Amino acid sequence: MPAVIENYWVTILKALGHPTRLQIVIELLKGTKCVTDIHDILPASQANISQHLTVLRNARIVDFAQDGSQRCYYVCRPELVEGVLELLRNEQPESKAKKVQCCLRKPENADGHQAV
Amino acid sequence: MPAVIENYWVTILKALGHPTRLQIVIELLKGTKCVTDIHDILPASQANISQHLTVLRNARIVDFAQDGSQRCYYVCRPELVEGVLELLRNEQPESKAKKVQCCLRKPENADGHQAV
DNA sequence: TATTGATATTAGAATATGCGAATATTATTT
DNA sequence: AAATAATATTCGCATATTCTAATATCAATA
Repeated sequence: MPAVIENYWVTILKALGHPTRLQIVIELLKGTKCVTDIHDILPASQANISQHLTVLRNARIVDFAQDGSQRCYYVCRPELVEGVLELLRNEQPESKAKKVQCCLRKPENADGHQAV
Repeated sequence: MPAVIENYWVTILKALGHPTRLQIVIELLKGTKCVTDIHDILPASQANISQHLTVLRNARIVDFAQDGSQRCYYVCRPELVEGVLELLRNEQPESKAKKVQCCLRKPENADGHQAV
């Protein structure tokens, strides 16, 4: 299994890496909400929330269902987002650094390190 | 369980949300490496890799053990990082959008939506 | 101690991101 | 067809990120 990075991984992580967007996603996990609902909950302007929803949508984290003039947004990858949040909740901010021994690179052995 | 966002969650997600940094972390998961090792593997300058390692260290994702003039970096929250990668690997870029019904906000019922 | 190897830091330019204000769009209602 | 509600888009500016080039630091060695 090669450690290939898919571009959309970074897009997803970047999209989640903003306080307002993470909050939006957390709120949407509780239930589908339209833009006004989110606006009522979070301290951001309607335009700004709309902008963040666009980012989340481009990352395919959320999608919406049109309902008249409303757009009901929801998390379309709940397993992913819930999973990430679960992992974060299990982490302590100051978790003990797991001490690890050093790598193999040595001056007298130029091939000691793991080159490609 | 309130949906409180811890600031460091965003810091962690933001740190992982960069292609070079995600690659660094993936390589470190395979084994501890010094900066030169990473430099040999990834297409970035030494200075740049050092800068990214600083970001990852500030997010408490990696740490290092000093070994003479070398710094052997390693992922100090392997469960978290492996978990996130696992979740990402399980996602298809074009996964079917789970269709969800709309929220409750209706014109004739101003309290229908879930306000704070 | 001068040199070399390994890594970090700084400065500065290019680019990207975030956000408010204003405006546009679309659907519903009167 | 206006008026209104819900949402999106655009513009412009402030700020943040990212990267390169140059330089500094620090440890090991000749």
